[in-house]
Amino acid sequence: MPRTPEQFEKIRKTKRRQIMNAALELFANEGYHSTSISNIAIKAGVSKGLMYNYFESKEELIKAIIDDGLDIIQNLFDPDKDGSLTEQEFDYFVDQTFNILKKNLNYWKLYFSIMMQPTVFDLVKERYKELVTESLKLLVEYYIRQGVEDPEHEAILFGAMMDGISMNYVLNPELFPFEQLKIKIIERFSHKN
Amino acid sequence: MPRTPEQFEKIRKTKRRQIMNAALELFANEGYHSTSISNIAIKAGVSKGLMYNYFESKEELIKAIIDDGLDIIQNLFDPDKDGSLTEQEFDYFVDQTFNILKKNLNYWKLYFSIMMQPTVFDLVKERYKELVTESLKLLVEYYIRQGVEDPEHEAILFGAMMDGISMNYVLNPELFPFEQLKIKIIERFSHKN
Amino acid sequence: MPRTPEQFEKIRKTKRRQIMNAALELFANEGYHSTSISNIAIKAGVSKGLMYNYFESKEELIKAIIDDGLDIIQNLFDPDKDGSLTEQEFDYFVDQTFNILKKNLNYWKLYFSIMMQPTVFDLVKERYKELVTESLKLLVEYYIRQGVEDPEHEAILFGAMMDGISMNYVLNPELFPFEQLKIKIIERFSHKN
Amino acid sequence: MPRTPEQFEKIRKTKRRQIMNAALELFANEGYHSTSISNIAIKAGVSKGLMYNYFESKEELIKAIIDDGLDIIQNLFDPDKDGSLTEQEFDYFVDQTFNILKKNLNYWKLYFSIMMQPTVFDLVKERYKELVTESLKLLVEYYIRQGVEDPEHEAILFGAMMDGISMNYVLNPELFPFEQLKIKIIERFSHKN
DNA sequence: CATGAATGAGGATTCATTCAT
DNA sequence: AATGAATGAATCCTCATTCAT
Repeated sequence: MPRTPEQFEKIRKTKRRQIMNAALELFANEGYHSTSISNIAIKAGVSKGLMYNYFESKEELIKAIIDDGLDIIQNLFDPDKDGSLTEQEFDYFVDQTFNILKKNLNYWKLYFSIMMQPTVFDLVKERYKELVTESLKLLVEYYIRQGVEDPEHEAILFGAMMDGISMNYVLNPELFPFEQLKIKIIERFSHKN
Repeated sequence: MPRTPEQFEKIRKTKRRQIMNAALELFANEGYHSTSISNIAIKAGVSKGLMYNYFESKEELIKAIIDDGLDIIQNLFDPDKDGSLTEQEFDYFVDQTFNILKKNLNYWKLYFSIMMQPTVFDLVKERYKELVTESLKLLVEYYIRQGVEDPEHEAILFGAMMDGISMNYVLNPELFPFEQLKIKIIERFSHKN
Repeated sequence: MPRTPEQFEKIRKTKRRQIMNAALELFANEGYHSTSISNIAIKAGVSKGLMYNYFESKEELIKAIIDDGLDIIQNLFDPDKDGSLTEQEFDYFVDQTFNILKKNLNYWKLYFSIMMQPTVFDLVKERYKELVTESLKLLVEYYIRQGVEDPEHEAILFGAMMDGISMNYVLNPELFPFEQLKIKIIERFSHKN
Repeated sequence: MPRTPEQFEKIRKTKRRQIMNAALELFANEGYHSTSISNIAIKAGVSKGLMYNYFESKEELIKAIIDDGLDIIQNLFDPDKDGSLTEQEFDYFVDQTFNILKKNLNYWKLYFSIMMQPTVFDLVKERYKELVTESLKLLVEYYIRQGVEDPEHEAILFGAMMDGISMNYVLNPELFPFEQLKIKIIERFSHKN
């Protein structure tokens, strides 16, 4: 009995995911350049040739992985998609950032390593800039509503704070005092009235 | 007549610097793995072979560059080497960090890209950990003297703040509101009495 | 449809042999160090890269070749594997040594050149020592059974005789009076009763 | 006071010897190809550049070393230069071979490694052939005088014997039962009347 | 859809030799 | 006579990508 087109589609999706997961694990822990297509194929349990059936090149593969992750970040902000952050949503945002960091450690390792590698960063630059702009806008508006004096800079500072936290967590996840820092950050950056 | 040992010494020093500068420029802007020894040699105006007269390998080269930079960071903390930070020194430290970021942009680009690349980070891991431990200790003591409630976490938070700032500056130096953020940081993290 | 595992297996075996043959020819006649992987690839009619699909390194390649040859030698001694040499087997051994020398001239050229090159010899030292010990034991026992007075030294002397003969033959195969020397050696070293 | 031409000449000779000794040591123990000019220079305590003042190339250097050694071998045969070997001289020859092996172990290591490496052997081939021919002639004549039935082959056999002994000694000098083998060889190959 | 053999361009490294001083 | 910096050709090896089956 031949498979239906839907079944084929499902198989393709699963295998694609398999490859991306294997690649993420290796890219994150060995680095993009130090990871060979060959090793990804082995880890994903497929043949080298098949890889190219799913991704046109190594570059396309990492792009797909990064894009996936950026989708997650994007959903972090402005959860109800109404274009504005409430006080509750601010707390939720910080909280979620920390949760997502914990849950997708490998992705964030990769994310930071990508950000800092010029030749690789170029691959996702556009999407990244868009995302940053969008988030900053949301934050600035939030700080304006909270009556913060210097909302643009406050937003940048908060962004840097979250980046710094994330980076340090990624570098040393076991020893990182997550909960305590979360409280401190909300205290110091939410500007609740 | 052969050159004197002093002449040789001088030649070696100059050329070594030349190579390291070329390498830093390329490593920072193209990434470690994407930079070939060949390109470094061309940029430094020497032959490929000569590189190996000065550095045993590409790895040794980047190690030398990173070590150089870590020396600079190390001097940033505790400028008078008395093992403790004063309130003035805290301000000075923030100020200096920003100055050094501006002056050695390429180095910091490299620094961050190194930190996030597992295979490369391993090369400087030891030295890095030492430095972080040392700095944290100094900050914790400072916060204790200032009567901060939770000095360890405060120190970590401040460290993350500076990392986040530095990273964002490095990624986008032209648009970064340096001076304004400096003030905000000192306000919020110096805990002056 | 992909090839079956059996087809792949067959391709690998054939090509591996092809490469080893080309390498043996060149190693034997040009020397290990003077033979480049590139030349081996050309002679074997494959690409340089493929070499490394079959052998991890130049060292592994020569090891594989030498090991192959040592297998042949090993079978020379004690042909019926009963752990002892008879008078007939002694003659057979001498005879076979000469035949094998003739048939695998290239291998023996390589064998001797390897033996005498410290850095290369190290690659096969262990296996070689094992083989020598084993052969000497067999010969000593043989001489004991023949009632030779000083069996250990007689065995060593005979071993040296065969080495010397082999080496001279390899250096100058055309002019070497094989048959006559064979008779002389059996006469003088078999100690038949 | 400037040095006399004789003094200069003497200095040159000494330094040349120094270089040759260093090179021999390294060639013998590391192999010709694995020894770099640079290492020879260090071991000899001279600069790399100066090496080329004494030897035109690495090839010329090894040629000089080998030639030196061949001189020694040449003197071994026919000690009184009268073109014939006496019974005493035969014994003396065997004895001397063994002594020289012991005294110049490094040279013989090199000698054998050279013999078996085609590209290196070519450098001394001519001289070597001459020497072999000469020695064989002397031995053949000796065996004729001793009334040996098949003098040519006997000479070749004896030559091979000495080569085999020498090779084995060189490979494993500590464990080699020199004295005992010497006696056996003289017994079996001198054909004393 | 699936396999892994095969390619070839590119990269790190070595080293005999030359050369300015 | 002496030094060691400098060169560049050659070498081993890696790996993304292609292709026959």
